[in-house]
Amino acid sequence: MAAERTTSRKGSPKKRTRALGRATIGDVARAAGVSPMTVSRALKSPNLVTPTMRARVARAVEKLGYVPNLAAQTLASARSSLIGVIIPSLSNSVFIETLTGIRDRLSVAGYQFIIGETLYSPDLERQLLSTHLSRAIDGLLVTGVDLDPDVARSLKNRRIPLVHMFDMSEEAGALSVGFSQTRAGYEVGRHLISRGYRSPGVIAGQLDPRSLKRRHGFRAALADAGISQVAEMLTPQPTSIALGGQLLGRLVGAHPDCDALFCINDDLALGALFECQRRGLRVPHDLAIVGFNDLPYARACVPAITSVTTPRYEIGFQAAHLLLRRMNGETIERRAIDLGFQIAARESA
Amino acid sequence: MAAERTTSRKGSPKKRTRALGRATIGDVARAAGVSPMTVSRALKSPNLVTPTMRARVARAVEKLGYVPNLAAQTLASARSSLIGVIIPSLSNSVFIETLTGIRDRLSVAGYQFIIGETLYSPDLERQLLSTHLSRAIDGLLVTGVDLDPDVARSLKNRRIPLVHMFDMSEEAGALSVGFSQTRAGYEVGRHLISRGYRSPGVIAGQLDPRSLKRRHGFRAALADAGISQVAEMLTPQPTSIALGGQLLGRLVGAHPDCDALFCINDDLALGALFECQRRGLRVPHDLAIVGFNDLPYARACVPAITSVTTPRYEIGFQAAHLLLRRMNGETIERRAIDLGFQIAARESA
DNA sequence: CTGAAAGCGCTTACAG
DNA sequence: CTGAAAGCGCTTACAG
Repeated sequence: MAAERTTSRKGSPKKRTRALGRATIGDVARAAGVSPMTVSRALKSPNLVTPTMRARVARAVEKLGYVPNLAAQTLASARSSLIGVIIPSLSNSVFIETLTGIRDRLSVAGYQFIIGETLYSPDLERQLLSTHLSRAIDGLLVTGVDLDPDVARSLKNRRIPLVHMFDMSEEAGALSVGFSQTRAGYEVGRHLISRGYRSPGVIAGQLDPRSLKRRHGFRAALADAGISQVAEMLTPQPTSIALGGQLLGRLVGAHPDCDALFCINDDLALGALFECQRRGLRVPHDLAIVGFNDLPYARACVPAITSVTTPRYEIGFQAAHLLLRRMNGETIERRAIDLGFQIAARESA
Repeated sequence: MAAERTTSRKGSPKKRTRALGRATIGDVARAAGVSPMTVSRALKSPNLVTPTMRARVARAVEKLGYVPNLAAQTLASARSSLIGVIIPSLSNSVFIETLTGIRDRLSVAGYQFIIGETLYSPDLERQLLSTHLSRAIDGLLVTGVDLDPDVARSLKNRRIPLVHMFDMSEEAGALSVGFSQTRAGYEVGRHLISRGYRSPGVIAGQLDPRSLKRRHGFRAALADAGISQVAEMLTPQPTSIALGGQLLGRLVGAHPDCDALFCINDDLALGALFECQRRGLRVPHDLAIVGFNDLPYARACVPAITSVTTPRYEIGFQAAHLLLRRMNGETIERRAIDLGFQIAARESA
């Protein structure tokens, strides 16, 4: 009978053969001479099955090239082994490193993830979340702490564990892994003050919540040092190297006395540096430059750019770790994990 | 009865409520006073359903906040609406742009994708493919044309459509979207020759098939011009800006007469440029530099780097498009789509 | 155009 | 430790 059925699969299929040639748990069970449940257990909880059974199942799995159907697993168990990840942009290598951290933690736990790229749009974010929900994600990792209230509610309704990344959540019970963007900006201000700069400026693009917090902290540090006049060139456009050059141009045009520049991220800083080179402005002599994130080129370029080293990989890894713990129902003592940051002082400021 | 059942869902659940509070197609059907099948049709093929029905279903969907369960859909239909994408590395922005192209084409077609990052390891690639298969992907997009034979066979067995990206497949029947890596390398060689350089060198990392083809083409162009001596510094290490600096150092140390350098990608080129600046080598006067891919910083840096513009976004978009056509069973006339490339001649060479 | 029945390939919850 | 039954939430394939 077993053989009968097996050959009929290969030969002319009597029933519809939707999953072409794909072995099912039933096929494995028949080949191993056990029940489907035993196959299921042997695969998921080997210790609940005798070694003999386990071996027979293993042999059958091998022979048939059995690969479990995750859709069936998901439907039956209401667990998808899928984690949703929401990041603003794939083209920002900051988030790519975070993704790598997430993957490294998740993959050993047998989870995969689907990425949603919001492009900094709350609308798109809502939409992406809805897609993620339809895939029955078991957990969610979101960049930032500002989640659409509707979305937050539906996540709560469906009991989907959630961890925020890149910023510290103030909300009671919320889980977050990141660092204080405001304090990071503040330290950049302190750094420039301590180096004797007295007319600092800021250039920023995107103007997402985290960038604005950095700027806020930066201005606070200057204010604490008695400096209230801060040259600024802000735009909601996405940041890029090219934008850095443009903003630098506009800022020094409007504020020729500006002696130091906080660029809200490294792309802007690199673009500003190149533009200085084109204009014959010496860095840091004529203008000091500080970036943010410490991407690889910051230390490589000439002069090397002073920046802020942020724990991007670690944020992803720890956020994934925290999420898994929450999903396992563990009690979590530290709900907001501050991974800190560091000023990398180099030649440019 | 309908109301009865609805309230029992909200109140004390009699049965196990696995999918917490989540409305099913049955709930929608009851609320709309139609059969589940009509709901299914109204959602998937609205034109098969009368406008009246459609409206009733729409209202019920809205009211209940119904989101389809894709696991159930996948299991029942044997179609997952999931596409597997295999790329070597997320930290290479080349592939990020490709991903963006893929997403732009796939999202309008209602498909999502899962990414597998091979880190240039065939073993990892095999493993990732197996994971993708267990998610029942409907199609696959792979970087490169060299697929593990075992994997290729199992894809064929399961009739999973496949499109190669970034290189032209020679295999009969295979679908690919890209450009000729060899010819691109050749044109770089031609460019340097035409500019009068006579002692060109190459630096390369990773040494993946596509890099090696570029190098091969480059050397062919030099050979055609009567130059057979080519200084080379190759390493299997992953490429990076830092590596570019190191390789530059080693190459000019060993071959001080080298007058032009083909860097197998822009990261290497930028690192080489920075290292030249540190060493006081004037680019291009003392050493010309050519990169590959034309990433944003190539045109921004000082001097701007001559590079090769590659259609990365378009490759992703077109590959996804081709895959969808294949999945729809359309007949495909052009199986290998060559999107070409362009030399972006700038200041550095 | 609409619906009742059966099934997709697993796991849950219960027996033994 | 092992298994038979029922069900997860959809869609396929038929009827009408």
